[in-house]
Amino acid sequence: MSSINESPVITRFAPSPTGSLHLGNARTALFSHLWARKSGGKFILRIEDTDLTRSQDRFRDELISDMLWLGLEWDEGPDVGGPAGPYCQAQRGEFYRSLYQQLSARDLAYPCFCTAEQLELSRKLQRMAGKPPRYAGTCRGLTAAQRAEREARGLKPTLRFAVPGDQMIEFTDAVHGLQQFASNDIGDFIIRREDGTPAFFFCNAVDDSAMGVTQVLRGDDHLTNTPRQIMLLQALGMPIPAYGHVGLLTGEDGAPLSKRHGSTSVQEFRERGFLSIAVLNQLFRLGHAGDVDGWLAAAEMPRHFRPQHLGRAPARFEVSQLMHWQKVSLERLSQEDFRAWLAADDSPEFIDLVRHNVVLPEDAAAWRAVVQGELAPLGAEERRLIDAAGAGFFADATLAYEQSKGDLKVLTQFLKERTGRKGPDLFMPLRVALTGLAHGPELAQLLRLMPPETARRRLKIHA
RNA sequence: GCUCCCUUCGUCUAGAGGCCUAGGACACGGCCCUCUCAAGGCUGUAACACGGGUUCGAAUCCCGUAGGGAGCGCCA
Repeated sequence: MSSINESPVITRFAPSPTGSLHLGNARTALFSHLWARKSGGKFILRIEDTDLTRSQDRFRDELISDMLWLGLEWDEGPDVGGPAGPYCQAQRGEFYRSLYQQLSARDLAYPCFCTAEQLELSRKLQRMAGKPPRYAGTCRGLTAAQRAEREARGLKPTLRFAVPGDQMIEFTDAVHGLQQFASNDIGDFIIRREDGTPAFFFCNAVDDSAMGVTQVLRGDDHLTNTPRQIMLLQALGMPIPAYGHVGLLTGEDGAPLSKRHGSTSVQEFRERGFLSIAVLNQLFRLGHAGDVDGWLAAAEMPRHFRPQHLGRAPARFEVSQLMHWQKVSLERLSQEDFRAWLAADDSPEFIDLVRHNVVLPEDAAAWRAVVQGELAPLGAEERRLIDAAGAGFFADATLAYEQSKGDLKVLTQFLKERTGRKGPDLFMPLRVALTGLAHGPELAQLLRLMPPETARRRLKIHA
């Protein structure tokens, strides 16, 4: 399946369990997954649960369940294990400690005793002076005695990486091409927090490397952070993966997708009844151009995925496009699967009748109510059609219904002779009276499924 | 403020100097089909942010401008 000149690519998805999986993350997960599958490589799931206060088990479970729902199975991960485990960062403390030691021993990292308040003040001052708010290097030159003295006072240090000066860091981004950054623009950054937990820049980079990831795919927001991670890996003498930064996904308001957008978590689409294959088809095309235009089955996606066609510009997520893929995906469902998707006890007749007028389960519920429940209040167009037909028409229609025994053909034949109406003038008022709507599935069958009492009442009420 | 990134129809995108009178998909409009809607068929509206270069020739290369975005966090 992999093309001749492409070697196996090892990718990963590394979410932090601090919230729901939203579409943006799901998309990078999808791309990473597809890239690995396309090349015959591996896809790794790693949980970045270093923020003890914000990480929650229920988010991790939800995340895993969302990934599985989307069909993005991983070859290595917290549940299935693998050669580079464990796959939760909270359990990798020992590994991190050995690296901290290595760095500290070679003076490539140093303890910093500055307090959060001091740092904030310093940043503020720099900003006011029109300078980039970088760490001033206050603790970099501390002597062993000074460090000991501070620790004796009970101060808990963070550990900072000593960024080498006067370097150019270059890398070829898989989507942006050649990137260059000056190390002098980068301040010494924290790699271990005061409480001893590892900071993102550090554990994220070091784990990618240690887990054998060859291609990191992530959002654009990490592009300018990449040189830090490269310097870190260089200092440690660890392999440096290739990086690729895809344009962010934005909501319909054009602002980057975030937890604020609310209705963009995978969970919510799932609950509203969207098919995972519909979501997949939509995400496949956001910031990416495959080599086909039409709907794709999940199994086809790796073949049609084109890493060279990952987008640099932000992509906007529009529900109307998801709706389209939902419709197409629904059409592909067998009656059995469709029924399972509805998760209701509908008759096969009802399902066949209503299928093509349903995009979400709530639509089916509406038709269910038309057949066996109460009608929703009439809309403006519906009202107009009823009024145009007039009370006399419905008096005749009521009569016709009694003659017809529920057979629409007989009913309309009778009504046509009696009123002289035909075509839409004849059918539309009937449809609206009977269903409450100016559009919908076959009226004849709708009528057949309807209890006679209901039909009678709905016609009579307008007479 | 500094560094970096981005900019083709309303939206998602194709386009890697001539194949572009800029293609496709979604959405929208029209027509056909049809008792309605959907589906299907045909069809229409609609874009290279702007300004300068380079070139016989630029959506494609270079430089500016404008507008968006990101990073500079003991958040990831």
